[in-house]
Amino acid sequence: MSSLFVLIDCNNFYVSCERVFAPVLRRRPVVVLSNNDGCIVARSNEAKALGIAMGMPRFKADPLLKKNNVAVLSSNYALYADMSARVMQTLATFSPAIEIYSIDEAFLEVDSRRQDVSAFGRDIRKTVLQWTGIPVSVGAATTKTMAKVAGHIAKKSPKTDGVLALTCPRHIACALERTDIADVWGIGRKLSAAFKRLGITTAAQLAKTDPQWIQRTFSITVAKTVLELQGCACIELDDTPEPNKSFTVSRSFGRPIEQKDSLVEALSLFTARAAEKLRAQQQCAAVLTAFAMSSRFDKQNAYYNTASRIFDPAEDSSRVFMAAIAAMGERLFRPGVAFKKAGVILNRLTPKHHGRLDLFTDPAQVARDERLMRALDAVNRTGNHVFFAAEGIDKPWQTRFDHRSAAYTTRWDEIPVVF
DNA sequence: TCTGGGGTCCTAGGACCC
DNA sequence: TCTGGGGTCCTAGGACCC
Repeated sequence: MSSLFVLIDCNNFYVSCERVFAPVLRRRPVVVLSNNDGCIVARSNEAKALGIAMGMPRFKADPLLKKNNVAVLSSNYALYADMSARVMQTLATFSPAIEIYSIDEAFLEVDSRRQDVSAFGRDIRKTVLQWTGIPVSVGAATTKTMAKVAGHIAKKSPKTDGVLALTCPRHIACALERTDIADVWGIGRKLSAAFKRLGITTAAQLAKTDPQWIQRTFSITVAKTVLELQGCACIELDDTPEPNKSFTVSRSFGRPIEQKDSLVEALSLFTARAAEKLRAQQQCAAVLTAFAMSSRFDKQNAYYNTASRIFDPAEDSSRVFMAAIAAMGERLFRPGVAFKKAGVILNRLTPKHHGRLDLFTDPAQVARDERLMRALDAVNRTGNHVFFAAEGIDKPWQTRFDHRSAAYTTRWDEIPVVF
């Protein structure tokens, strides 16, 4: 069967989530901030029109935000994750072949002999809006990269009404012509600059290059992008994702910390969160890495350091990781450094095998740990957080969220009330 | 004063081995 | 000039994505 890829992309996703539960925001420009209220990570169309850039630091955008009475919100990931699940469940009713590509994007794969792909796209768009309140754009084509091109145009061009199927050669050529090379999926900042130096500035020009030459000059990844633009599908639908190869938990601090205890507490909390993710996927980790750093914008006082611990056999117990992270925190700490960010990474992951033991570990201790971790995870799933004392109580370094909306969909006490 | 977080893949180069 | 050649494994760094 030859197939067609359909990309569904939520418009201004975080802003749209907020607007579902706060309709007054629909008539105002809106932005959503990153963790720590640091950067702008989502903008309504009105905010985009004001010239507010993606990733712009909040303090630099402040004059524009104030002048135009822009609604400013901290990010509310519990809300976005829940809304994302609703959108994905809706999309799954349209095709069993679905790849959830990110929090706000999914690919469907359908038979290319299907009648009227555009009508199919319009149906998806209408249904998702009805069932979830989230507006989406839909792009369809014979490769994923071309579906992204189509989706990009569908989002930007009012003529398309949010849906574009690129199936006829004339339309494909036209779409490639009007797509800047920097907007091609897989071509980022460095590559688009390199191509522009070579005089290649549009997707149409990139599609005319020789994939073998591209592979020699750049990489196999870029060569695949070219083939995909030429209509040759190289990137399959990934509807059965592999388990993670690493888990990271890192945060910028609400204010710099200079106390060793605070650094160790923060690292302990990150370790507990990372270990939860690990166990949720039934994996064990052989390497725990921690890092701590000063502000990356203060070049005069730059400090960055990492420490690693190997676990043999691989481990999944928070208790064991926590014991290790305390010593690693000690090593990372330097008196006089203003720490602005830290994190932990679990690496070299393997599936958990029950009952396989090392000669030197005490089976009774392992069994006790197992029971403790199961109980801990069960309790924390309900939202009541039980934690290790090492994670600290005061948390002077805690991430700031000064403009957070309520957890409308995930907490009973924050469900919106309609009068 | 104030600048996010979490992933994956590819490649080059070093270490090591026969 | 040139100092053997070639395979494999691992890691760090860089690129990309959202």
